[in-house]
Amino acid sequence: MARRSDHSRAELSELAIAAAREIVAAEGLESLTARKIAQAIGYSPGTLYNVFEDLDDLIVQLNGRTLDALYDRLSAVPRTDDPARDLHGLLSAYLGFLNEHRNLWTVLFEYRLPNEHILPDWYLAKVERALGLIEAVLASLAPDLDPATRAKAVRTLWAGLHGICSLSGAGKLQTVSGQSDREMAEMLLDCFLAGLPTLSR
Amino acid sequence: MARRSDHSRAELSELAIAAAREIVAAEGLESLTARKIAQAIGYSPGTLYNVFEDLDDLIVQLNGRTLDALYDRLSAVPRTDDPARDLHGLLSAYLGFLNEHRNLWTVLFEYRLPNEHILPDWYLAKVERALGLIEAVLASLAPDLDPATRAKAVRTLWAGLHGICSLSGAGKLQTVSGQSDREMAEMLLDCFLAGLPTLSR
DNA sequence: GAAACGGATGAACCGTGTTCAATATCTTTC
DNA sequence: GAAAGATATTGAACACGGTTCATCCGTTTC
Repeated sequence: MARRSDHSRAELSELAIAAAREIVAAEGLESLTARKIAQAIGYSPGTLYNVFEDLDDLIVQLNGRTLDALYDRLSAVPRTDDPARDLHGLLSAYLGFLNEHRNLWTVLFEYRLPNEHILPDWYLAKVERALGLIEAVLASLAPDLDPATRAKAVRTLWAGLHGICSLSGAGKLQTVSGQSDREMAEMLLDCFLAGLPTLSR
Repeated sequence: MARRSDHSRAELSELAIAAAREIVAAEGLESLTARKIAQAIGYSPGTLYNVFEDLDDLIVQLNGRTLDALYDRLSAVPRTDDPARDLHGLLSAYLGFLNEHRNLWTVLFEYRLPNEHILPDWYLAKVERALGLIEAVLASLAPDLDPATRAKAVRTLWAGLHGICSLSGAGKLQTVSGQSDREMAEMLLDCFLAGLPTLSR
């Protein structure tokens, strides 16, 4: 076989990523194989390697799309004049996204690339963009916090939240009296916000 | 070949887990294969399947040992009459363990078993034991917090801490002005503790 | 029309977890 | 001591994974 020109390289990339997303959403990362993606888009496995470096590359790109979707979801949260309330709104949206796209979320946060393969800049920029949403709300909540500390606080909160979703989702924390990840996340947010003023000192 | 009786089943299990630990510590989970473990202990791959259900089983048992080591490390932290200080000591010990055993830590927390394979009770008991160390300190810090809330708080804190180590270790958080996981973890701890009193209300 | 180009192919390679019939050694029995 | 029985161990084989690359053929160019 040879050049079919049914699709441009960019179209092929889109097709493959979309197919990968559906496979992951339906069956999880462990079911994602090059052959399955290829079959889903009507090409041979080898073709994927004309478009992507390797499967890791494809997965990172899929994660980029997931990050975009998460950003959109968080962006859509209406803002009020109460920053603390807004943060709870953002948290709720985050947890909603997690519950609706469990498998995609898992790949986004728990897929580790092999040795020292570093995440591309465009990927980290997407992370920054999402963090920026939280940072903005935090800025109006604690306007006198210096920006560097605020940036650190955003990352700390984000990472802490991630830890809750990660451990509880993996069943690695025996639940006491059936507390959910939502309860723990809200506890973290509340405590963190309550303790935030002590950072300025 | 047949029964060699060089080792009892229990000894074989020990040997295999120890070999797995060394492979993981040196090269990470992605280098851990049944054939490599078998070769390291001088048996054939098939023998492993007389002792373990499958590789997942072996990894869970390895994680059990890692949990024990982590518990020992945390237990060894001297206690003072200042609970907040003790918590920082525990945090420091945790981060020390993480840095000395990065690969083992990663497998412990980030290895997800396939579909609905549930963690065995003895494993969850080990988790509880480690959480108990923190809970005890938290109890003396906030004696009037009701026990259920305290248990939730311990899990929240533990999971939050995990999230920081996880994301920063995976390079998924661009560091601002070179803040380390230690800095973020201490920020989380401080904020959380400062906000803890608000939970009682 | 023919020649050059290059995207697409899929068989092949190597490595993975796992299985299982065959086997070699230990244990028991007499 | 020898034969029979039991079983731990083996390693070849299976299915499947990511990845490669010589080959092929649709497209483009002249």
